[in-house]
Parts: sequence; C-alpha cells; structure tokens
Amino acid sequence: MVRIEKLCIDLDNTFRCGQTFRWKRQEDGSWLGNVDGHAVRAVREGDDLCLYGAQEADAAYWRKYFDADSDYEKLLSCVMDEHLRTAMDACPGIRVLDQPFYESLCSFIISANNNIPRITAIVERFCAIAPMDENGLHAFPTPQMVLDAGEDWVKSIGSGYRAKYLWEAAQHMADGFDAQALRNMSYPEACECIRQFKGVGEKVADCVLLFSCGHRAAFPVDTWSEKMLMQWYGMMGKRPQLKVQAMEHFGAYGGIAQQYLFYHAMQSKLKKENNEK
DNA sequence: GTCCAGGATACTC
DNA sequence: GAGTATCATGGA
Repeated sequence: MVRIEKLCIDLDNTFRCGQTFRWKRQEDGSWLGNVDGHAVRAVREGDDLCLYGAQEADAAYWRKYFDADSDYEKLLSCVMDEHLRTAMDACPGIRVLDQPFYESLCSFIISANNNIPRITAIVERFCAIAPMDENGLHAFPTPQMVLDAGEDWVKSIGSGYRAKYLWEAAQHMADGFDAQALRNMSYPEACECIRQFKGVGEKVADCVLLFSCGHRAAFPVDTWSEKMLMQWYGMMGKRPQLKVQAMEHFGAYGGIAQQYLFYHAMQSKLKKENNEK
C-alpha cells in the first residue's frame, strides 16, 4: 500500500471532472483504477490518500500521477478571484492527474463533439481487448493490441467518425512516436508536435498536454470553458481568441484553474437544469 | 424531429 | 485567413 499524506484529495471530484474516464466508484466510496497496468484501490483516510494494491517501490510514480507535490492554492494565488474561489470551494480537492500518454490521447480523441457518459462508455469498450486485473478492470490497450485487433474492431466500438483517428494514432505510436519528448518541449512546440495526430485539434491537444505531459499552462477551451470565459470573465471572440486571452490571464498554471472552473461550470449547469424541472 | 455533447477537418470564398 | 458543411452516435 502507498500512502500519500495530507493530499486532501476529493476522489469523486477528481475522477468525475472530465480528465479521466476509467476509474470506477465502489459502493463504499473507494475507487478502483488500472493505471499503466497497475491495479489499485484508492481510499481517502482522513487527509491522506491510500492506494491499496500499489507497491511501495512505485510511491514516486503515484505521487506524480496525483500531482502530490503541488500546492494549488499557492500556485493559483496570483490569479485568484471570486469565480475561481467559488469554483475551488464548490468542487474542492480536485487533483490534475498526470496520466499515461496513449490513454489520454485516445480518450480525448474520442471526446471530440461528444459527452462524458458516452466517452466513458466508448473508452470502456476500447479497453475490452486488454488484459483484466485482479479487480476486474481492464488495462488500457497498447497500440500494438489495437493494431492486432484490427481497424474493423475499432469501428465496432461505436466511436463513429473518430474510429479512423484512433486507428491512425495506434499506427503512429507503433511507428515510435516519442511522447516523452513532449514534456521537454516548450508549450507551443509540444502543441504543434502533438497535432501531427489526426483528430487532434487545438482543444484535444491542450487536454492531452495538460493531463499527460505536464504542461499546466495548457488551457483547453471547449463549450463549457467558452461559456464560462464569456459569462464570468467578460471575454469575447471565437475559441482561439478566448484561449489566447485565458492563457494570458491565468498564466503558468492556468490548466489547473481551468479544470476547477470547467467542472464548476458544468455542475452549475446541471443544478440549473434540475431546478428548472 | 431537433439540439447538444470537453471538436476536427476539408472545403469555399 | 475567416466562415461553413460534414462527420457518427445517443440522450434529452
């Protein structure tokens, strides 16, 4: 078991906020996950995060996965305002995860013009060809597993027009794409590089760079972020212009702010809809 | 039937 | 370079 002390993570908010689609909540409030083939059960005990099934030797890996050495209040103090404060108070304890690259890439290719429940369902079917762990969760497939399963199989999981993007991504990865190199590039360089993948536009690129490459200035602008930036921050323009303004405004850790604001915007909308019924 | 969902791409002007 | 049609799918 690996214990990460005083992380104060909110597992529900972290795993439901749209950055990952594979963790599964159990009735007792714990969450089962399979990361890089490692099966774990995440449990909040007091202020600590306990990862049952994780090896002590992998403690550093898990600290990095949960971004345990970053103090978000401190990192965002210079851009704190009433909206970010409200979002962080309403949806506390979100950790911006540092996930395996290929899983993040495929997940956000699938996310294009899609909704979270359906993304989750498609990702689950995508994982069915990978080995199952002792908790009954599949690993995320390797590119080679996808290539072995065939393009017709990729089409069969209901990913629609994104199937060809997933297929080509597996080929590009198998050809030796160096995902690790993205971490050492500047943000603009990494952004340009990752857009080699078909189906990866500006927004998907930002999600992958933020959630699996350590680029925490990346500020994904989707439908929710777009509404949020206009309604809460008075920004104007199309998405590319909004993104430029947002990155300028929120700075080096803008992606973390974005994740709180995005999730809160979505939650607010949900509440509003429920009240109207 | 229409609209929407963590958009991207190819095409037109 | 800025608009626009098209791309699958399923739930509201």
